[in-house]
Amino acid sequence: MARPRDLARSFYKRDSRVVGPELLNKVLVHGRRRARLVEVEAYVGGIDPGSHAYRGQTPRNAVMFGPAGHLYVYFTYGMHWCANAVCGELGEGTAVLLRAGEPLAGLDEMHAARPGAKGIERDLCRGPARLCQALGIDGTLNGVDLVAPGGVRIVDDGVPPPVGPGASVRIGLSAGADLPWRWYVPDNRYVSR
DNA sequence: ACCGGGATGTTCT
DNA sequence: GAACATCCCGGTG
Repeated sequence: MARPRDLARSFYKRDSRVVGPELLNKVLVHGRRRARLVEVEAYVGGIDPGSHAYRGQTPRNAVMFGPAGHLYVYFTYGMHWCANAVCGELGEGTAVLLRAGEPLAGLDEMHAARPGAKGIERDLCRGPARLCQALGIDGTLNGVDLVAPGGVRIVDDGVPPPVGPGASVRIGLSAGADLPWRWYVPDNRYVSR
């Protein structure tokens, strides 16, 4: 089984389109709450018109251009938070959006944080903003080290990524809508839409 | 089941 | 002023 340290190396100096599918079946951890990642999307600096990093660094996306293995959290539609794992080299601006997860632990806290799910486990983490709401991830966690103990982490509990991940275009974009950089665990009921 | 629209405010043109 | 890496609710079939 890989240790957290090995996971940190896997983000570093590697493209989000490579790291993305490898993050499937890894576990997102915040306090007692844990969710297995079943759906992700890659965003790439410079070449990707769908990425926040496409037009260069701004105050909002600064974390994307920082060191790999950190959490980029952004606010959208006036009410939702979404979270990414930063990859690649310093200054590159490439990251993996965490789109959905299967709840594993701390379900009581997730339900309390997500009244909109109406007690339905399937709806706790199915969608990028739902996942953040369920895990208690918001702007105060923007930039945190994903491998340091105590905060938000992504850990490997020994379940390998799917050998043949599902793939599709990304969801909810206008620019870059044709790029097939979404991956998911096939036939998993916690994948969105 | 599917579809349409409202919420809500930050970011960038 | 428009767009936005979304979600929720209420309508209809």
